[in-house]
Amino acid sequence: MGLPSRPSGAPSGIETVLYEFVDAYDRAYDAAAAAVDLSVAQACVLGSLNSSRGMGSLAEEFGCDASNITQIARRLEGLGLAVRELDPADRRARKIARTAAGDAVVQRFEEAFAYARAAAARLTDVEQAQLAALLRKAMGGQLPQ
Amino acid sequence: MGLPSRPSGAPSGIETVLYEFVDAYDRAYDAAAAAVDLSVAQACVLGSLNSSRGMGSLAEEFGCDASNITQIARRLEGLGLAVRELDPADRRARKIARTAAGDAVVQRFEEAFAYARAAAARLTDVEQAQLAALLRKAMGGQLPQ
DNA sequence: TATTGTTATACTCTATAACTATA
DNA sequence: TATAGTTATAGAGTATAACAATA
Repeated sequence: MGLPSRPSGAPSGIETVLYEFVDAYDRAYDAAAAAVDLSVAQACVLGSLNSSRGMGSLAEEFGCDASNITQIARRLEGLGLAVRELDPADRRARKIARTAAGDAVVQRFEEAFAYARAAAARLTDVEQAQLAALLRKAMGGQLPQ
Repeated sequence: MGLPSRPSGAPSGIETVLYEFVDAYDRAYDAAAAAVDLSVAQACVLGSLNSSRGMGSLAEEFGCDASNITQIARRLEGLGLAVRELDPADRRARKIARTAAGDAVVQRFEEAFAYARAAAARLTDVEQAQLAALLRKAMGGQLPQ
């Protein structure tokens, strides 16, 4: 289990609710990763391999050092969940892709990570749209990609 | 920097927005901890020391093993941000509390962690109340403590 | 010379198991 | 015997620095 993101003080009102939601989301994510015997970092990277990609793009996506991705990729490869292959177009580069076993683990993870799905299910369609609009505005208006 | 909680696939609609918000919140938390030269775990624990507490209650709060708290507490103590003292009432127990230096670091952290504050500031009072109500309902109705 | 990725290293987080001291 | 906390240990995440191979 990982320590959740947690505000130090006890912010009142809306800030407390935002924190509670993030905390619950993160805990559910941790638990889902544990349910498929992966660390959070491994689950994050494995989940991002929807198509074969370079190591550098993963480091950029996660905002971490490339050497970090190297280590996580090696462990995923050791588990048989991903493979690294040379890129014939640029022989400095390597591409990493999920194996069939990796696909299966991701599917199990998705089933285990019920949090966002369950949260949405407690709201009506209209409420979901309201919540999405409010969160987008709170985030500064930028749309998710 | 830590890897954010990230859904593996690309859930559509409300689930994507929920993820984007959690991701942005977590990244901002990581950055604020780094800004005061603490790890996320250290910032979490230090922030929870609003009053002197036993080690066991911290482990329970964070859902982690007690030995984990021992290590983090030792590092916080080494940094001069917290102190552990024997509990005269039960001499097996120790209480940990922030020092004045720890208080100052927490204050700097709060200033650096502007995410929830900024998010709230983008909404009107009515919108904040709507967002809080929707998130509470999405979480299953349990109120934050 | 610049870029992609790896290796070597060190520190932190985390859990398990074994331990000390106290209740 | 049970409880609070620590120590020992091992595996994983993470960054920095140095490196190899290729562009």
